[in-house]
Amino acid sequence: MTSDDEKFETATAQPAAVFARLTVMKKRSDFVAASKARYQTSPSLTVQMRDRGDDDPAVRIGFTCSKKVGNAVARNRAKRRLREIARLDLPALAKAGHDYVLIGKKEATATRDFEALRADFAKALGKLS
RNA sequence: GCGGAGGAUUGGAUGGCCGAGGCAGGGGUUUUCCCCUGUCUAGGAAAGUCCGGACUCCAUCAAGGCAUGAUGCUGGGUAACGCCCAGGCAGGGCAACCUGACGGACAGCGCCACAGAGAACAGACCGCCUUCUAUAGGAAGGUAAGGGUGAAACGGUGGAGUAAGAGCCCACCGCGGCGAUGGCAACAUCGCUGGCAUGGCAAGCCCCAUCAGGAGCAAUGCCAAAUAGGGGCCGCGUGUGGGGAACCACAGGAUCGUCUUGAUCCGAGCAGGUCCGGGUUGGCAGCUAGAGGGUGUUUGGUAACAAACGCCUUAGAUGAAUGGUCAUCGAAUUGGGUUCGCCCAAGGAACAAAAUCCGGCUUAUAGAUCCUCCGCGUAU
RNA sequence: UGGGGUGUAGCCAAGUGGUAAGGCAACGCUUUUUGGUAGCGUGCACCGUAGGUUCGAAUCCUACCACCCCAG
Repeated sequence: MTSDDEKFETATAQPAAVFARLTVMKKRSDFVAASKARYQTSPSLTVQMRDRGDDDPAVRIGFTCSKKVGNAVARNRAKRRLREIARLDLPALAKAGHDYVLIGKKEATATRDFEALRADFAKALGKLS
């Protein structure tokens, strides 16, 4: 994403506190870097946060659900719920220029009450910042 | 009514709010990108990856042999199959029905531990019988009915026969051969005949018949960036022998399991010319309408299936969309009550998610519905 | 997604139809004042699971399960 696009984004739709739209991380190297940064565990998920240290203010988000979470159905369901809480809450809570990785947990991520899942996420972010 | 057998269908419902991906159209001045509208968006197994194909690439190919692998009763269906249908045979079940790697052991080789006398061209431990010596736990011969061992002991049962016995002989059964009848065939039935000569294992090697080139969509083709200094082709040239040379002969290598024959090509080295590209990163194509699927009718066929016509339907992602959440209704199940009709409360839906596509197989699966059939009980 | 491989005691492993070797570790005993070393001994396996072939299966066949490796 270029700097021209950033100006365009902020000028049009989003509120001032929320910079760019969320971009999704796809490279393995980004996930490896995030795994070495700070992390916070809660009953239903784990959040990793890394300050990229470059000038780009964009927030990037990634999701991890390994085979430990369960079979393909369980992994997909856990990943969708993580995506949903990130879509709802991250624009308001995230810090610019950081990468976030949400990691699903066996059983808990797929079955926990939705509001409780959001609360877990907000609490974890609060501890990290 | 109780218990069972076979087959088919289905695989939670409705609504509100908020989203994701593909395609089409429109808009933001163009591209990346963003917005709006419309439309489509998981399975019966999408799974395991066990078979069969389509498709793509590799190989300069042709013929034959060998090897390797797979299949294995018969006939049919299919693009093909290890799948399906029908039939035969064998086994199980009172039955409906189910199950079966179900060719060959006179082509050859191998194995059959322990036990037992003997484990495969039979043989003789105990026993039985005869003779001899002369009374012993003796010797020679006959015998294979009986005993014991073993998973298995060289046809079974009965009779005749004998010194004792034996398919030595006879009857029935089993086995082998030949013929007749029925059947496309597997095979069945009947008749004649042989003489017991032929133990088991082929999911041991093998023989017979049939089939198979190899790799796989992360195949493969293309574009862009970046990097390293490799390879191919052309040209000059060509190992050994003969020759002045052209050339001939021989030897070597390559042609994707291997050998033979044929055919074709190659060669040590180099001042050169020209082209390609390994590893890495990203993008596009392949990419979804196909031996498609479903359904209805007609025709052929016992059936699988085939043909014709009509209608309906037809996901294309790539850190990977097909959803999240809330409300109402709700099946199983559990507890309580019951006038056996049901009522109240709790509870809140199995397995499992496309990754090039298709035909099968196998495995997982809460429950619900329907059809046909069998046995037992009761009534008529 | 496709291709290939491996499962034997707590660990490493041999065994290719006939009673499942060996080493490390564990436990016990001896030697030593004690520990270590050394020596002697003991136990530990339904051979990944389930069927089948065979008189007999870790071994042969079939189906499942788990784990590992490879690729543009």
